[in-house]
Amino acid sequence: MGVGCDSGVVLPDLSRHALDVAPLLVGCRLQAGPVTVRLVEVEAYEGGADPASHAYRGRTARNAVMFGPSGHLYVYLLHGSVCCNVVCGPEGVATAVLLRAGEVEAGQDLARERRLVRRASPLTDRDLARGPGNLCRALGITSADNGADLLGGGGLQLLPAERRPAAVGSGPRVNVSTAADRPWRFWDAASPSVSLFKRHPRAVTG
DNA sequence: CCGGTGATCCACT
DNA sequence: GTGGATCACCGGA
Repeated sequence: MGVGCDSGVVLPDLSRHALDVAPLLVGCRLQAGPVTVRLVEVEAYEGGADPASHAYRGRTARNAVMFGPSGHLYVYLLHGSVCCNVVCGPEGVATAVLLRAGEVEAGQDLARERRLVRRASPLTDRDLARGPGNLCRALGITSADNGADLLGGGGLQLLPAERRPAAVGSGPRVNVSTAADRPWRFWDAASPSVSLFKRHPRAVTG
C-alpha cells in the first residue's frame, strides 16, 4: 500500500493536456516557502485551439514558458495583478491551468500581511487567496517566478492533495471574452473560497 | 456598479 | 517608434 496506490496522494500527470489535468489539481497544494495554499478553483486553457489562451496567436516573449516542459509556472501581469498557471502538456504544446483560488493552510500571518498592503478594509481567512491575483499575492509570487520549476525542489513546490474533494464542480471560465461557453473551470464544491462567477461584458461563445 | 492598474501586441507612421 | 485597444483583476462605493 505505497504512496501512489491511493489516487488522492499523487500529483496528476502534468504532461497531459490542461483539460485533463485541471480537475485533478483541485485539492492539490502549492507551497511557496512558509505559505501553503490548497487549490480550490482552477481553469484550463488550451493552446492553439483556444481563442481565450495567451498562446492562441503563437509564441511570443511573454508566453514562451507555456511552450516549454510541463510542471513549470507561467506568471504574467494582468491589469496590474499577477496571475499564474501550471504549464501542462508535452513540450511545444502551450496548454496550462490557471490557478484561480485557494485556502491558506500554512503561513496565514505572512499571507495576511502581504494582502493588507495598500488595502483599507479587513480581510477574512476565506478571502486570503481568493481570486487569481490575490492567490499570487498571498504566496508572494511575482513575475520573477515566471518559469519556476514546481517539481524541482525549489522555493515553489506543487504538492499532492491529502485527499480528493468530495465533489468537483465545473462551469464556464470567469470573465473570458471568447469561447465563453466552454465549461473549463473546476472548483471544490465544498469550499467557501471559490470566487464568484462573472461573465465578460462582451462574451462571445464558440 | 465603476475606475485604476501596467504590460503587451499590432497597426500605423 | 508611437498610440490605442485589449486583457484570464481588484477594491471601494
